[in-house]
Amino acid sequence: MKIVSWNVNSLNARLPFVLDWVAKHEPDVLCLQETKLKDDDFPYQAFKDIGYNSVHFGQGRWNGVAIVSKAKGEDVVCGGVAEYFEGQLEARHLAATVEGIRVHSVYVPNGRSLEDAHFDYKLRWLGDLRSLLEKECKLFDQILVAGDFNIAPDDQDVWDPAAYVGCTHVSDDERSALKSIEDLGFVDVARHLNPNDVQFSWWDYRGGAFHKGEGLRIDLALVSNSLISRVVSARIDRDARKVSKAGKPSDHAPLELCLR
DNA sequence: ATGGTAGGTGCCCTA
Repeated sequence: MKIVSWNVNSLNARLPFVLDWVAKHEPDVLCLQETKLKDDDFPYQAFKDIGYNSVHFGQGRWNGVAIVSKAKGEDVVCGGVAEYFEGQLEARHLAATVEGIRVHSVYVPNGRSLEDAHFDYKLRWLGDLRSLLEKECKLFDQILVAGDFNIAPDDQDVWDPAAYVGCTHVSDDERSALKSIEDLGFVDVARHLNPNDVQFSWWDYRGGAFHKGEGLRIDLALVSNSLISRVVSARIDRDARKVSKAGKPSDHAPLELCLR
């Protein structure tokens, strides 16, 4: 079984690219972030045509999360996490049960800067995610939380830690909030399976960052302790960050998990 | 040399 998480940075702009990738890699489950679509605009039929069911939670313009899967997603829950910033809806969380696995697709707020109100929102959002997962742990055994966390868990997940001093994505507060979620009984599976690897998942579009290796590992898959024994591999598909004949890439690459 | 790119929406915002 293959489960993938991918921030596509607009599914509208990326659809041919994503469909091409899905046809080649045939994931069983695909968690998407930053679809930037309203629910009515989600390309349900395009995925149906290649054998996939979709559930989506979006508002249009920004954010938007989906779970696309060969088997139908059930017990769908949208939100359940702090979904409002100053009264404005932000669609950043969606859960569904697929083949007995409770799957959460998450798009954690960026935070902008440590002084910005969006940074407080980011921490509040992570606290609410923790509360939600604490409840989910009582209801489900095999849980996967995959998405763009906008947090580099450790300095080895940053191309140049010195360049990020005082920045979001690496602060103690964010890393502690992530650790607090892991303490519920979750494992950062890519780091767990590849303890010494440097596998970034995001590179800024600007300044040729991808080609210079200037990336971060901020796309994560957390799995519950009962699911970790099923995961045999975790890798980032760097090739999907390159321009291809299917089109231009997202600034994030997909994280691929293989389960037995 | 203190920049740049990409994608939304609509002549700026977000990442």
